[in-house]
Amino acid sequence: MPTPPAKRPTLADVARASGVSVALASIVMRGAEGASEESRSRVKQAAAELGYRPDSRARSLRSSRSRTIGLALALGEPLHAELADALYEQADQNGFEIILGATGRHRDERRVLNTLIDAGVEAVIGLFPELPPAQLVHASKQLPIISLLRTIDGIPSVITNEAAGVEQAVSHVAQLGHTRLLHLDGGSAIAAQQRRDAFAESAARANAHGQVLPAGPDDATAFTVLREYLEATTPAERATAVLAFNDRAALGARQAIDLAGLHVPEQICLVGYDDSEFARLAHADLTSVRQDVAALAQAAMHAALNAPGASSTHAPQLVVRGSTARPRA
Amino acid sequence: MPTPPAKRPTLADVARASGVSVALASIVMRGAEGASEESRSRVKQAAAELGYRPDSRARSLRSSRSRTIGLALALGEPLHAELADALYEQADQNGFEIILGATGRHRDERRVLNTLIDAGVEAVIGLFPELPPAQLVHASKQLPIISLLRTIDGIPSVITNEAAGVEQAVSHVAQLGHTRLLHLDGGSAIAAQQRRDAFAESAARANAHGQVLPAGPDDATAFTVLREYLEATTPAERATAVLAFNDRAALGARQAIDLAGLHVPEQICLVGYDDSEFARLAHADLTSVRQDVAALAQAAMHAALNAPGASSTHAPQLVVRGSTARPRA
DNA sequence: CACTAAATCTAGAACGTTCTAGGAGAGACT
DNA sequence: AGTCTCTCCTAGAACGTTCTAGATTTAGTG
Repeated sequence: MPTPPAKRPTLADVARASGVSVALASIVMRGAEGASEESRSRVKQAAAELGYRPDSRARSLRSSRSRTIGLALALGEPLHAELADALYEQADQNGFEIILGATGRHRDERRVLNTLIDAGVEAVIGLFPELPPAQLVHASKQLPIISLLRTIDGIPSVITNEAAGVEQAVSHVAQLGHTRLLHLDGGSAIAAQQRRDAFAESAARANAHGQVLPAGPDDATAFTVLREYLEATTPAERATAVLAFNDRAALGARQAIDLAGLHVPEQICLVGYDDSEFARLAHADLTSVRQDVAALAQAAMHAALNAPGASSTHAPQLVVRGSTARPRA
Repeated sequence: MPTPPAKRPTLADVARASGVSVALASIVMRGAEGASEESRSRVKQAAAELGYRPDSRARSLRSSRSRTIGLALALGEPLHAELADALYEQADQNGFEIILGATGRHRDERRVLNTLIDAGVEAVIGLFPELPPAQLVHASKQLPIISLLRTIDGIPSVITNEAAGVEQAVSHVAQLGHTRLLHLDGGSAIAAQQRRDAFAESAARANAHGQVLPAGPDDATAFTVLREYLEATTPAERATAVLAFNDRAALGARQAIDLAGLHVPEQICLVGYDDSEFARLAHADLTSVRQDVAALAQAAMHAALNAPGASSTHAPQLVVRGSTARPRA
C-alpha cells in the first residue's frame, strides 16, 4: 500500500469547527490570556476531536519560541546517554522539547550544530569534543550555546571539576598504600589534558611516583598500550595502580592485565572514570569517578533557558568498588 | 555576558545584496533550473559572504520538502548507534538531514514520534520497541513511517531474519557437539518472541535439547537468572551452551558463569547477538550473530524516501569468536 | 442612562521560504 | 513586420502560526 498522505488539521480547521477566529483559537492553544472559559473549552474540545497538534515549524517561524532545544552528542557514549536522559527530564519540567543531533564518524560536529540551529531550536546544549571554539563562539551570536563537559572560552560551559575527580582517585589508591601510579591518558579527547595535569599534581602531592602513558578514550588503544607496558617492565618497577581515562579504556586495560596473568585488585588495581554502565558490567566491578549527571544536566538546562552566560563546575564523586585494594604485602 | 541575538541573514538579504529578486535567489539556493550562470554565481557569492543558510522551518513549511528525516532510537543501545551511523551515511548520499529523537526512561515513544513529526520531518524511521502498532499506523497516514527491527502490521518494516540468525547460532554449537542448549530470552523486548520460537525449532531440528529461561535484554537480569540456574542444576544435567538474547545479556551471563567457577568456552560456551562493541570488548571475545547494519540502513532509507510500503528482511551472519568451542570430552 | 474600564474577540500583517503565473527580451522562422 | 519559442527573471500568494492593534461586548460607576 502506498502511503496516501492525509492532511493534518490546522488551526483554521479548529477555529472553523468551534466557530471562533483563528486568532482566538491560537490564544487558547498556547494558553495565553484573553479568552473566556467558555470559548476555551469549546476550542479545546474541537482540537481534541480533530486530533489537532500545533505545527512547530510555523509556530517557531513566527514567534521564535519553538520551545525546543537542541542537544548534540555522540551516540554510543554511555555518559552522553545518561546526560541526555537527565536533560530530557529537565526539559519536561520546563515544558521544552529536545531534538538530538549525533556527532560521529559520518557527521562532523559543525554540520550537526547547523542542522540543529536550522531546525529552529531556541538553544543548543552541545557535547562537542572537537569543534573549533571559534565556530561555537560565532554561532552563539545567534542563539545561546552551552558547552557541556568541555570548557570553551566565550561560551558558557558546564563542566566537572576534573582536578577534584582525579585527586579523589589518586588519594584513594595512595591511601591504600600504592606508591607507583600509572595514568592511561585520553589522548586528544575532551578533558584529557586536565586529567593528565591533575594526575601529575595529585601524584606529587601524595608523594607517589606518577607516570603518564599516552593512550586514548577507547578500549582498544588502552589494551595495546598497557600490554606493551606490562611486557616492557619488570614486576618490581611496575606500577601497582592504573588510572584509566574512562571506564571503556579501563575495560581494555583490564583485558591486558588479565592477559599478562595478573590479578585485579591484588596485584594491580584499576580505576575508571565516569561510572558508566561499563563500570558495573560483567567482570569489571570498577572503582570509578562518577560525574554528577543530574547536576550537570540541571545546570546546562538552566544556562540554556534562563541565565545566558552562566558557566558552572560540578564536583564528581569517587565510587569505590572491587577493582581497588591494598597492594599485596 | 548576556547573549545578544544577532539576526541571521535571510533570503531577502541575499537578494538585495546581489541585486536580484527573492524568487530568483530562491531558485539559485535550491539549485532549481531557470537562472543564468551569471546570476547563479553572483547570488552564491553574496550568500557566502553573508553567511546565509536557508531556514529549514520556513522551507519545509512552504514546500513540505524539508529534506529531513526523523530517526527514533534508544540511547545507549550499541546496535542503535551503529544503525544511526549507517543511516547518516545513507542520508548524506541522498542529500537529507537526520534529526534524532531518543526514547528512554523519561520520554515515551509516542511523544518522541510526535516531536519528530511536529518538527517537520518528511518521514520517520523508528526503532520503537513498545509503541502500540495502532499509533504508528495512525501516524503513517500523515507521512511515511518505517519500523526498523520490528515487524508491525500495516507499516513497512525492515527487519533481520531472526529465524536464520538463531538457526546459525544453534547449528554452530550443535555441530561443535553440544546437545543441551539454553536460551536466555529477551522477555518482552523487540524480536524476543521470534528468537524464542526460532530457538525451539532450531534445537529440535538439530536433535538437541533446548530450554528457554525467561530473562530480559539487560545484563543484570541475565546475570541473576543464569546464576540461579547454575545453582539449581548439577553439572550433569546442565546445558553446555548458552545463547543470550543479545551481547549485553551475554556479558551478564558471562559474569554468572565466572562466578560459578566455570570456564568459557571449555566447560560452557556462550553466544551473543548483535555483534555490538560488547562482543569485542574486554574478556568477552563473544561469538555473536551480526545483523547486517549497512543493508538494514540502506533498505530503511530507501523505503522512507522512494518506495513507501516496501518491507524487507535481511540475513544476519554468525561471527565466530573465542566463546564457543567443542565440549570437553 | 451615559460614560468608562475591563474583558473578550477578530482582522490582517508578519515570519522566511517556495511556487504559480506570467512578463520582458532575444533570436528564429514565416 | 509579425509571431513563436526560448531563456531568464519577478510579483505576489501561500504554508500555519503568532502578534499587534483595534473592534466589540460586558460590567461598573456615578
